[in-house]
Amino acid sequence: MKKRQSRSEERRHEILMAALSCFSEFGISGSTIDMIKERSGASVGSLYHHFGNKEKIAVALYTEGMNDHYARLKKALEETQSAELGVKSIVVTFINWIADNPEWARFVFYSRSQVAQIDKDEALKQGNREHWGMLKEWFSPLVKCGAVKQLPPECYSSIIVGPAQDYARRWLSGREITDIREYIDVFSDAAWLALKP
Amino acid sequence: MKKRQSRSEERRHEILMAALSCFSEFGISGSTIDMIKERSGASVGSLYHHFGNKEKIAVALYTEGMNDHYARLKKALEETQSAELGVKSIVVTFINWIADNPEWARFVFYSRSQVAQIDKDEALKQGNREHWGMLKEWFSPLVKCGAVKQLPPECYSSIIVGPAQDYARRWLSGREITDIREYIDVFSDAAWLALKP
Amino acid sequence: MKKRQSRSEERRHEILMAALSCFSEFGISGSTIDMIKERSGASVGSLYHHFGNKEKIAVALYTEGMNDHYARLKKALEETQSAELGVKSIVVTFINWIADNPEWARFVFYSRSQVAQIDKDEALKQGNREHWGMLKEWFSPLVKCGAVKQLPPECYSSIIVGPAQDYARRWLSGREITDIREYIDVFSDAAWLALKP
Amino acid sequence: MKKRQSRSEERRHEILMAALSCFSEFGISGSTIDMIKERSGASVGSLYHHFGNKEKIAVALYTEGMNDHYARLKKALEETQSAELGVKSIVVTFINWIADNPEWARFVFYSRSQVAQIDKDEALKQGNREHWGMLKEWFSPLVKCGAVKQLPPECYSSIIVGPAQDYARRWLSGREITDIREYIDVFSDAAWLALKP
DNA sequence: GATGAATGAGCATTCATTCAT
DNA sequence: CATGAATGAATGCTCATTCAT
Repeated sequence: MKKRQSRSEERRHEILMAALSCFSEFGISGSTIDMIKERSGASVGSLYHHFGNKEKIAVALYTEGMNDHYARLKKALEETQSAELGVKSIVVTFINWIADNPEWARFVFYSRSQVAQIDKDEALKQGNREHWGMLKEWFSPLVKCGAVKQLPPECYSSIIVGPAQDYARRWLSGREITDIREYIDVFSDAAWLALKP
Repeated sequence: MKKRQSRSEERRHEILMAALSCFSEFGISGSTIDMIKERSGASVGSLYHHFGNKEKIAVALYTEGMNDHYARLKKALEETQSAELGVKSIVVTFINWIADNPEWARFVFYSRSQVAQIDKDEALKQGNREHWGMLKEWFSPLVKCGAVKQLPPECYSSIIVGPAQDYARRWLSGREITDIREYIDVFSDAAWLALKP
Repeated sequence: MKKRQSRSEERRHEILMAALSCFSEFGISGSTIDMIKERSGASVGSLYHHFGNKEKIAVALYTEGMNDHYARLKKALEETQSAELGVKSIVVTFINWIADNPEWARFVFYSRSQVAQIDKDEALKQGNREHWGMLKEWFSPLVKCGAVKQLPPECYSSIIVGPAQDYARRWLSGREITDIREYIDVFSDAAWLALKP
Repeated sequence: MKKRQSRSEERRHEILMAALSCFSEFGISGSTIDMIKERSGASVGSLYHHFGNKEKIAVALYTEGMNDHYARLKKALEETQSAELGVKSIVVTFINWIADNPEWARFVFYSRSQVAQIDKDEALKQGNREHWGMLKEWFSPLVKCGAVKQLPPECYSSIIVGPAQDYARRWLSGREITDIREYIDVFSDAAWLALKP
């Protein structure tokens, strides 16, 4: 019984990984079903049986990737009280996730807009909302009590992860060679300097 | 005499603008020659007569867009001496360019990697090198004399424009509605706070 | 079981025959995929599924046609001992093949150079080599023992089939109306007269 | 006055030679106006001014090439009386013309059918008729008086030039390397052996 | 005569998706 | 569940030809 299930699960996972590798390398529209078929070893029919169409593979991939990141972040923040450590923790978690999942990160960075267009008001936004809700919940008390500089709410995330994200994009595309992890302190310091009261 | 020239130039420009509007809206691979044809009023043959193929239109567009931004930045920095004003000036110029040329900015943000892949070691890198050379020339004396915090060189640009870029991406994609110009101070202050000694 | 196979084989064959008819009538570059599609009843996608591209259809066709001719010739020569009968047999086989497969012959005559250019050092040359090897094996003993006039080796085939081929080209293109089979004796006699010691 | 004329004539000739080089290398339909433009140094408009369209360039080229060959042959036959020398002379002239004008020969061999299709009942056939008429006039008395073997009239030319033509095709396409002139005797002897009474 | 920008029908090819086996 | 042949709309691009300057 378990075997049957796992066979199917295996297939699904193989396809997902193959798709990630393609999407990360060529983007969604630059990847063809045939390429995913080739890299996964599954048949065309199997791809469609499991996911319905190419876009849905992308959405599944995106969701899974973001959920992982969200989960890491949630865990990190739950263990943190001080504003400084919290802000830095966001940067650190962000950078570590990227370094641990470069293909996923490349996919998320470069294909976000397409996935968003596909998903139009569905699961994606849901996850997103939860994520931002969680962040807000963590942040607003600190802002109120003056532990973090008061700024327009929609600017915080940009200031915190913007620098690391900019470097990550360059690094993931090969334009920078130094591993982003070497700059964890640089970018988390920068974030905190910009936000400390 | 001028007329002959300008007829041809006009066409070229019409095509370029039509392509920009398409690329900005649908990305390079999402835009079809037919769409550009329709929006420009030129014939297919004319498109190919002037640019050779779709990719070359993208490269021409990218180059022109970046050159404009580079030129603005150069001018801004030439008029600035103090480190603080200089750093803030970079952010301000960046934000103003984006707000003045949202289509161009969207295109540059979302299609950079594709254009880079097309252009492989050509004109693009050339312009890029000049740009970074100019920035370095402006920056290094300030770092040396302690007017700006000492950091790994490849991190400066990320720290300076990263936050604004992150917000710009969201704004340009419609996920944020507040005009980025309203946050010019927020982002330029953040940049300076992170870099001041 | 057989049905599945044959469905696919059938399609392949239909396409091949349709392509032959087109290529023979308009040449390779003069035939469009659409024409082949129309004549074969297959869809565009099916054409590409089975052959990859137009050129490969041509190569497949050429190979098949030549193999048939080679096979006939081999069989004919195996049944022959005398030099005279052998030489004449080559001409006879050549003419009969042409008359039995006029479309194939027209295609082979008129598109050989293009197919050769496509196939560049592949399967084609292989078949060719085998063919000439077989002919040589059959011929050289006869030359050595004086049963056939001694000539530069690369001239034999021209002398044997040249006349028939020249007539065949005219006949196949409609410039001659008398069926080439009526001249079987004329051309096989001519070949032998030119080669007998 | 002469200069003006010759400028124009020069252009015409440059175009013709460029077209010959293209047609000989890629065939008529494989050659584009742009290629001819490039090789000739003329502008597109100039090409059309002088020839009207691509096909007419081909016809002009074909006619000129054949006329040269016809003229040579006529001259050669006029100087010959004996049947044997005449037959051999045809082969010799044929081979020499090919060796002297390989591009022209390649063009004539490979593009004859296309040119014929273009020219439909025009100049081409006219020249052809004259040519065959001349040959007939020279030949029929010899056949009648028994100096040449009696054969179906439409077979003579095939028997005479067929072998040389077959070798020439292979040589011109690079499949044979030995210069065809080295086999002048082989092929003219073969022709005579096949035709002597 | 010369030039080259403009035109648009035509073409090969790709690719997501369906569906019978 | 798996397979892969079949489908056909969509797309980038070519190229002969025209014509205003």
